Formats: sequence, structure tokens, C-alpha cells
Amino acid sequence: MTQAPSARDRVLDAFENILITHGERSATLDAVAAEAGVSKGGLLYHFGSKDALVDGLVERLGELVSADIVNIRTAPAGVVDYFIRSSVNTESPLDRSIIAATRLAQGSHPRAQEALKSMQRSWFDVVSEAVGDPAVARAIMLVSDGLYYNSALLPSALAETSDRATESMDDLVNIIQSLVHSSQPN
Amino acid sequence: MTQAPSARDRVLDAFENILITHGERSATLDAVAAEAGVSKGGLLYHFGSKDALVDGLVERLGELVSADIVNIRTAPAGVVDYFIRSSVNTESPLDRSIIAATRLAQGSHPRAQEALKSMQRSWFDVVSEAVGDPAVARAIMLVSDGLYYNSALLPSALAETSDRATESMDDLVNIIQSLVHSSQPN
DNA sequence: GTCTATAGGACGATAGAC
DNA sequence: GTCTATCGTCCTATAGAC
Repeated sequence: MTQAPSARDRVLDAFENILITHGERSATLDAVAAEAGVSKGGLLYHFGSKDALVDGLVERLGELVSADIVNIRTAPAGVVDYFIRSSVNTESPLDRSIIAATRLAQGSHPRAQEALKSMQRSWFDVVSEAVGDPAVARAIMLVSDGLYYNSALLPSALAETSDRATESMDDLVNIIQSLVHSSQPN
Repeated sequence: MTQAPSARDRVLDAFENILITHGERSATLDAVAAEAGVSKGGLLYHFGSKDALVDGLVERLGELVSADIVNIRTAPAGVVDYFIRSSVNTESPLDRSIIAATRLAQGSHPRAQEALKSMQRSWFDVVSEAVGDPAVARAIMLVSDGLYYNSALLPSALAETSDRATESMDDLVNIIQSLVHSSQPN
């Protein structure tokens, strides 16, 4: 299952890597090819243009999101708990795809923007169904977006030691659970 | 007071404009000069390099944030109400500066990243003092970041008609106020 | 399937006229 | 204080060898 990745996958990984660590401006074909360990010509055999490279990344994001939706629905600790805790960047393949897509969405890449919006819609539907109240679901979505913004887009914005981080994550989940329970007093 | 803006200011406005609407990649010296209505040479008289242009934008952001902190502290409706409601992009000069700086922070512009972090710290201090509980203050910060993320970085992510928007903003403020009050039962 | 070489344009920055 | 002209570099993409 976990084979040595194909050249195509290595190129996509390299593209994500550079987008995440150095931003869209640095993600040139030269830089991606070098990071993937192929020549520029080799890269362009797999992805015929830079646009095709963006499409490849967006497509991969879609697949990872579909799998994630299943994980959220079936999480033992419950939808809200899992969803909030998974909203910080853990360098998982999904996190990496999301952050890379966000970098592209900051430029004018409509496909990346739409993929992220569609991801948000999927998440909102699951959370909304789980908590009942759409307004509370929206507040939860915003906290999740805030967590992503801080851990992924503004690295080390609210940096904490790792035990402080789990502690404050527990606090946050408790605060949100109190919100959910007060909105469904039955 | 509101004079015709100097060429320097027009260049900075143009730089912000392009960053916001088309992203970092499109914000070239040529494009900024054209948008500001000057030649590239004229632009480079005011800002000797592209780095100096970034510095100019970061500096302007700092000034606008300082003024905003005063507004938050003295808001008649209270710190939390004002802070949350001002977390959506209204195209104000401050909003525009923040969004432009965020675009730059996605690349590797340490100065833009630091300016945004320092802005967050200032906000957190004010909110934390107002609500008493740091954990609740953090949750409020995250909602605010989420609102910015949606209205500024993923335009029209949760698009709504304008009366639906004020209505759901009222809902959101109520939800957050209930959080604040349940944490200070005195 | 991957390489080298190169075309053709865009980029940041400098020089010098006005 | 603002312009035009230009240099050297970097970028995307193509052509053709292996």
C-alpha cells in the first residue's frame, strides 16, 4: 500500500512543500522540479503546464477531504470534539493539502478557492447535523477556521509549549461543548 | 485633512489593491506603477526597492492598528461586541492593510508576519482584560480570526444577503456574550 | 519517461534625460 | 520628482536527443 511514491506523486509533494514553506511566488517549475529530484522537462511530462499542476493539487485535496468527512462522522469522541481537535495543523497529508491550496487561493486561482469552499460546506453540513443549531454550528466553524488560520497561515502566532497546547485545546473544547449543550437543553 | 493623496500614498494604495484582488504573484513593480498612474522609475524614486514597498505597507498597518486599539477600548457597545463586529472585511483602510499584509505573510515576508502577530497580541490583551477569562478570550480571538479568514481570504465563502448577514452577526454576538457571561457568574 | 538546450517574455533594478 | 531606455536574471514552455 505504502509504495515508493511515483514521480508524479513526488512532484505533487514537492509543489505542496514549497507552497507551504516559501509561498506561491517561490513555487516555480524549476524549484518544484529540483525539490522532486527531476528535471523541468521531466516534470512537464507529468504535468503539461503550471495550471495542470494546480489541478493535480486540487484533485488530491478533494480525495483527502472525502476521506476526512467519513472520519469526522464516525469519530468515537463525537463530531465536535474530533472536528475542533483536527483543526490545527499536524502536518498530515490533508493539512498539507489544505495549506497549499490556501496559498494558491490567495492568488487568483478560482479552482483552489472553490475546492476550499466546497470543503467548508461539507464540514458545515456534518457539524450542523451533529449540533442541531445552525448558528452554533457556524460559531464552531469559525473557531475551526481561526485555529487553521493561526496554526497554518500565521505560523507560531499563538505558539505554546506542547503540554500547554493540549491543555488549552481541552479548555477550548470544553467551552464549545458548553455552547452546544446550552443550545439543546433537552 | 483629506487632501489629494501624494504619489507615495497612491503607490501604497495601488500595491494594497493588487495584493488584495490578484495576490502577491501579480503585485509586480510594473503592475503597481500602472495602477498608481506613475512609471516604474517614478515608483522607484519613492520606494527604492520592492522590499521598501513591503516595509511601507507594514508601517502603515502599524499606524492603523494603533488607532484601532483605541477604538476598541472606547467602543460604546463594549469591547467584545465591537471587536467581533469589526472582524469582517468592510473595505476600511485597516481591513485593506490587514488583508494585503496577510497576502505577503503567505510568502516568506517575516516583517509582514511579525506585524500581524503583534496586531493579534494587542487585540488579545484588550479582549482578555475585558472578559477576564483568558481561555474565553482565546475562543473569541479564534472566532474573530475565522471571520477574517472567511470574509477576506476566502471571499464569498459564507456569502449571505446583507440582511441575513446582520442577522447572523447578531446571533453570533449573542452566542459569544453567553460564553462571556457564563464564565463570570459574579 | 526523463533529460538538455533554448526560445521568448516578464521581472527587479540602474542610468541618465528632462 | 518623474520619465524612458536598457541590462541581467528568472520564468514558463517547447523541441528534440536518449
